[in-house]
Amino acid sequence: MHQTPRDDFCRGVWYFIGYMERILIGKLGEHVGETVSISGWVDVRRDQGKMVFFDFRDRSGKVQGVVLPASPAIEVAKDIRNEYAVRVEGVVNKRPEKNVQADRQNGDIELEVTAIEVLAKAEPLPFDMSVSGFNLDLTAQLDHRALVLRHPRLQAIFKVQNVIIDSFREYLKSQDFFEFQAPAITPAVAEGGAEVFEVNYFDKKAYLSQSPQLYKQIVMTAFERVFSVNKIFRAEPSATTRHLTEVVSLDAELAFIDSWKDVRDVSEETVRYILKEIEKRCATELSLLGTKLPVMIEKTPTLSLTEAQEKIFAKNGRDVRGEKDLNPEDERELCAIIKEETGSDFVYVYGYPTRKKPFYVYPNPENPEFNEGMDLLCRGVEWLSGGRRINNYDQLMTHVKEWGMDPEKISMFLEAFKYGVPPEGGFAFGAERMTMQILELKNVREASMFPRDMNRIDQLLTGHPSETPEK
RNA sequence: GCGGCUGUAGCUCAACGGUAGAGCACUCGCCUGUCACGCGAGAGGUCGUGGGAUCAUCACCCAUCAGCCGCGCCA
Repeated sequence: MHQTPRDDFCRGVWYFIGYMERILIGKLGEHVGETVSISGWVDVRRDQGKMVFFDFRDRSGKVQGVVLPASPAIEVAKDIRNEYAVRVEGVVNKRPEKNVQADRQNGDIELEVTAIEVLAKAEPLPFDMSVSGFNLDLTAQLDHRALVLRHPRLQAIFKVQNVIIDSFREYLKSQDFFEFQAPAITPAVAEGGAEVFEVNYFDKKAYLSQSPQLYKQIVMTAFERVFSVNKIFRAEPSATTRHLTEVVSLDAELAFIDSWKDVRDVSEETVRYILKEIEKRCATELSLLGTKLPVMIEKTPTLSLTEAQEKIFAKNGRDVRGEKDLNPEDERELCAIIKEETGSDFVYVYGYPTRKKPFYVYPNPENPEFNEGMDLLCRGVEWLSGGRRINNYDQLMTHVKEWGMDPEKISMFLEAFKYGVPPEGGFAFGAERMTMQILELKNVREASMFPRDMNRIDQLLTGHPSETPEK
């Protein structure tokens, strides 16, 4: 263990029972019969009168500690409350057969406590933090985010999110993609559509980036295969369970493709890898949250928008043929049909009306009314979108004009395409929405550690009584 | 932005036109095998805010603020 001044200090105050190296609670099973030292929090105290039980918690898990009447620590134990930070010494014992809790971590052992040092006291908790008693309004959760993050349920959500982001990176790096950082402050609106936040930029106006799209394409023209993990910002006046104003966007773009299907394949394998890693690394978290991962079969079904609409019509006669997009009901129905037909929870839909999508999306040469943009749907919701982009400079300029854009404002982007850009495409998805949908959470804000939405920047705008200035 | 619902103890909720209760948390007492420990006692609320109707309301009406959900828009 790395020796720090703090460790020396502890050794000084700890001499009366002897300083020992900290063992993580998750590893205690390997130390049965030994005297060990752990550090962590008091998850819960159960005072039996003469003897006191604790659940201690650290980043690796929980263990029961028992303080027997004869223990030198019994007096301290009586005064300790939930969430005290403590250092505890004791002997790791096998539990008697009748006391084994087979279904929980360390259920076969317990720590017979011989000493407790209080590292920090804690105020009484403002709500029930116990695993099963935890039932807090999302609003209250967000008001108490600093504390709630200690709860296993919350930690499970963000561990899964970590794995999503990590494995997005890992997979693309394994495919020789180059990671870059896109700027958050941008000079103009990239795509139109979504509302943007304006910032005062010295004596000029600038905007918070709502997508790294154009930068991603610029960097691709130099590095061929690129990705970024970036914050993006949307000023949508939407107060729903799916909207945040600040989002982690996972973006990728690749050159030298033959068709949009190459983009589909890379995105499919990326999602497949992410799911596989979650399954491998988050078994505990998934079971705690009570969710099952969606099924991705060998080859994810892929339909054109028209085919999807035909399928919906054929299934129940609801005619959405000719609509410009699938509405949420269509998406749910299509996913249900595909699940029934193939067992796949995923389905790609491609070929949207060209005019409905941004200027850079590649129109199908055989039918320019429709483009080579695609969405990946899962469990009735859009997870990812992308497709082939226009790489020909003249075609791009035509679209810029048709879409009513000012070429001056994206001149840096256009310059890249003036000098030999091969066929290319890319895709993007939001880390919070993917987390929400994988874990079947009811509200995106559960999937964002410090969510920003229309009404909230932490506690500042909540109108919480204690935060509201007196008039 | 539109529509619906909600606002009562620290948290989750209940009740009632005659000024409020429970569970958990908190304090005290009891308990040597608990594991959301248990048992007993106690403390804790000008019922979001402002008006109005009423002999009287937390309850009814109006306004306002805040929140949640759905739709729209979006990803």
